Amino acid sequence: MTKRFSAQREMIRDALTMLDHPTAAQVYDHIRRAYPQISLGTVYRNLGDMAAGGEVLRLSFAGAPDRFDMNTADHCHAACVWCGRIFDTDGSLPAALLRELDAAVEKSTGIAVQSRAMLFSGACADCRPVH
Amino acid sequence: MTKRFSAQREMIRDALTMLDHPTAAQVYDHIRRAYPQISLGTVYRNLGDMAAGGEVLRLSFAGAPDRFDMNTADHCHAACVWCGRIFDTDGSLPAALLRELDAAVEKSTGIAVQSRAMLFSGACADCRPVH
DNA sequence: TATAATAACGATAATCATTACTGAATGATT
DNA sequence: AATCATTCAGTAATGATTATCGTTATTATA
Repeated sequence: MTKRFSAQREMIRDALTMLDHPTAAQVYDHIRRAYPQISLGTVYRNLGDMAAGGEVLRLSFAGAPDRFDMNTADHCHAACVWCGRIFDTDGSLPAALLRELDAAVEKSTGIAVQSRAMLFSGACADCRPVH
Repeated sequence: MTKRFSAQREMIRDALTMLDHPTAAQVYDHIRRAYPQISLGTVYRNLGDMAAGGEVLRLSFAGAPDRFDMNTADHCHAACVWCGRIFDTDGSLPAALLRELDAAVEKSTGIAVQSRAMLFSGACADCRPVH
């Protein structure tokens, strides 16, 4: 499996660095400005393949379109309920805390935790003074 | 927001106690056996209203239909990747741990956590020996 | 380099979960 | 009983995502 290249996939990688946790539609809109003939299907297919291959993370939020994250490190997300921005927990979540959590979950449910999806919601620093 | 009654809604409440974290479609199928003229729209409308009123919890999972939980207490969920069953963490997640988590998230992202959605995945006790 | 094989593209149709709309039926209120 | 609101069943509409398909681009091979 050689490393695959296509101009469109490069544009998608580019969009992911420019945009912050974008949806497929946002990636599509971004690329369209410079390359109008891009297809939304192409964006979805590439993002899906990249997610399957571990090159990007696919994030699912309740009642909202999926978002994509080029940061593939193990981290959580926090969404601002006011401005909608999504923040990464940049690795500073103490691993010991997560291990404790996993242990508590296993004790309570019997599930030997392999992975977790955690989304925190609240007001971000910018929105807090305003609201 | 008074608690509403209708024969159909009662059937839905009933289905929620019989089934384990069912989807709207599963509730629909269950009711249909005894009451074939039930409408899927009625199931969705009632579940949505009940969730909005806090009578049930609506759970969103990545790439899967929403599920509904009559347990409205603050708790998390753990899914078995093998059998697909979903388990509640029955309140035994130490509150102190969650508070610690919230603090770590706020330190890392600036979000003052108001709520969290956490899903843990792994092998349940029944499936672990088999796989 | 020419060409065959393979993979990706753009366009569009199909799918799936969910919501919105409709006129009929049911239930509550004067 | 007459009105007025609520809920129903049925169905159409929506929005996100995936699948299909004929064409084009990229890679491998002669």
